[in-house]
Amino acid sequence: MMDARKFRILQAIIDDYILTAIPVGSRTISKKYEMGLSSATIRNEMSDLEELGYLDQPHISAGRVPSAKAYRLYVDQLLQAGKIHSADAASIRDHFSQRAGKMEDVINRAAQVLSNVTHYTSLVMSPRGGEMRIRNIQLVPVSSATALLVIVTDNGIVRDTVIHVDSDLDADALYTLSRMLTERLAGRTLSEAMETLQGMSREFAQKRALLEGIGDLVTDVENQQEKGRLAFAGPSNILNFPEYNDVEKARAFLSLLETKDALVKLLEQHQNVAFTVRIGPETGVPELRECSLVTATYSLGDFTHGTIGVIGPTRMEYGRVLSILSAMGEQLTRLFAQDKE
Amino acid sequence: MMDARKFRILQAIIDDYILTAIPVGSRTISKKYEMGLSSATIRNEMSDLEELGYLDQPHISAGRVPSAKAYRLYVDQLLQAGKIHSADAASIRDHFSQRAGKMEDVINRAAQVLSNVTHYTSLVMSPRGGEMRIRNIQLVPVSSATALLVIVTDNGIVRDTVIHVDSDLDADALYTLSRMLTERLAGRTLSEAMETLQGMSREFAQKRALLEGIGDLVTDVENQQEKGRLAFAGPSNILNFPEYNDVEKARAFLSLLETKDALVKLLEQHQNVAFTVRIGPETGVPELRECSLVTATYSLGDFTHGTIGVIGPTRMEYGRVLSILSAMGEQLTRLFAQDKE
DNA sequence: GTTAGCACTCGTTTTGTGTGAGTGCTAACA
DNA sequence: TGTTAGCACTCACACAAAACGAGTGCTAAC
Repeated sequence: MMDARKFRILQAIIDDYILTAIPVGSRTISKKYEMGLSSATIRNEMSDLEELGYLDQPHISAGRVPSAKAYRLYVDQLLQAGKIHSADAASIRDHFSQRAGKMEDVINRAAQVLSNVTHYTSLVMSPRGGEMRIRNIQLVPVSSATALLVIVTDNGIVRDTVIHVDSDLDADALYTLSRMLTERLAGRTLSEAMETLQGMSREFAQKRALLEGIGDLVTDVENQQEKGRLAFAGPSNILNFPEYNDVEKARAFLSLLETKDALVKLLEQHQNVAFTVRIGPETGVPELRECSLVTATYSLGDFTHGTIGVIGPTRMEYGRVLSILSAMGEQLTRLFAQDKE
Repeated sequence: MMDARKFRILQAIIDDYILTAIPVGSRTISKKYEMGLSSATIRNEMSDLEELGYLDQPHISAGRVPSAKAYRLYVDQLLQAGKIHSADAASIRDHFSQRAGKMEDVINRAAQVLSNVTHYTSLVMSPRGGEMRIRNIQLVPVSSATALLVIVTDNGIVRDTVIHVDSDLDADALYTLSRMLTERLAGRTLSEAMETLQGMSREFAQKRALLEGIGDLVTDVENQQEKGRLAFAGPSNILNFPEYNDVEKARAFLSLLETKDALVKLLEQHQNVAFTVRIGPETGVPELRECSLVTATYSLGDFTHGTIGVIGPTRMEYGRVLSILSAMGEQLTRLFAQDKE
């Protein structure tokens, strides 16, 4: 079975592999990491570790490489040891001083900072809108047939889209309508608002089309077209790692990012846990077989959570990434809290 | 000197190289392209063409590769022969049926379509705001200290940002203020608006801070932070081309895209010509030494122009790209025109 | 249980050798 | 004078063989 010494050796192997990306041999461990053991002993232990499924051997005359199972152990240990000290918190705070506002801007900026600090590819997902409470709704005339619908939530978050309106509505009419909408919908969650809107469209038959249009839109905002909720930054960072020296792999990875769908799905899973580490095959996405995805959440009100994450090679600096994500999550949570009067 | 036959041969070489990306030899030309000439003759001509600077030889026992000068000739011929028939116009219209609205959405969507159709990396740049005329300005309350400033131009384009406001302004006050602003600024260009705003901030001393804030913002919108004006799509398309099989090159290219700055500069040059083709070194950007940048413009009102473009390897399908860009430019121009009542 | 020693494995690097596409040149031909 | 056939020559590339060496597993001694 797995004793303390084996574990120490495994850890050394993982550390070294994370650093160098080349299979690590028994000699390396016994020399670079002072174990007080000869390479032969290490060799025996490594043989055991391989049998236990923690190490893989690319070929018989090469060193060993940590398996997904090994990283899993490593990360679990990291997580439970609570080694996630927000060391980089300060640096993140420096780079990320912003106030809430347009959700899109916030997540883009956050992704930017995250990829700059980690040097990996970063992902930031805004929360579903469903739980947010409406503070204010306003229609701004654009052309004779369109208006900009602005929805402000009580987190100080703004979302807007251009919609069709009846052409007989001038600026003042729209403003009156906006006031009425705000009056009736303020304080409700978006989900509740939709029901109310349906009721209203019965009440005010003549404005039915418009109200239903708005209703549809609120739905849209609620399940905001998934793709729009995801921001990423630093896609080309993955090319810094030798495991992506193969252009085919790189292309697959980048295409995956560009499409977004798969990532959105991944980030939507496990939204209720503070940290998630999915290693290689654990992601369930073939293109990410050699990647790890580390995520954390931030909160925005009591029930609404967003996700931030980092994608990199399986030999990721998990410790550092986890602490950075933790700091960033706190930062985002604070950002949204401060704006909630 | 360059006679008609040499030109035909050069054209054949370019066509072949664009297709295959492998250096083309004399035999290929005499067989695949029916010239009625033997390979030996072609060889002589090719030798001349090389001396004239139109062909390069990667090494002595390989075929020839067109030089930047050759592409230049090829493209010039293409342009003056007016071969840019909007063949793909229909297909673009299908993929790109949208109405004006948020500028950001429009350019993103356009970039998406452009990269889908061409299979190259696409660039779409929105025009500077300076020449656009204001139709409507509105402030929407967000939190007690912030508001969303929405500016609608007479092209039906919406731009908005969150700004600070005095905390003693409630929704109605903001609306009143909005009406006043609209009344005074409607019909003016953004540049003119700024002057008016300065005047106003003298007139209404108590609102000075806010008005100046808005003024600053209009400036911002005017020279909208350059980066925000550029959208691109399909960055990983470049990896489809064998000349970017080298990961280092690919990384340099992608980083360049992510940073945006250099591209913005490139697209800002020559905004007054319908088409631009910059081949390899002509771009002046070292990372694009092996790329060509083809651009076209679209117009938005009489004096305001935006740029769309495509980046690919120097052996680009210039003809096809030019005609697609032309179609797309028309499409965008029409889009903005239709919304201008 | 640990370690030195050693034979063995096998990917990587180096070296060597064809192979063939393509060239330039010359000489004959129309 | 322009075109073409023929031929020697070049050189990247593909492939095989050989040398290398990092790393292993096993055995025997401590």
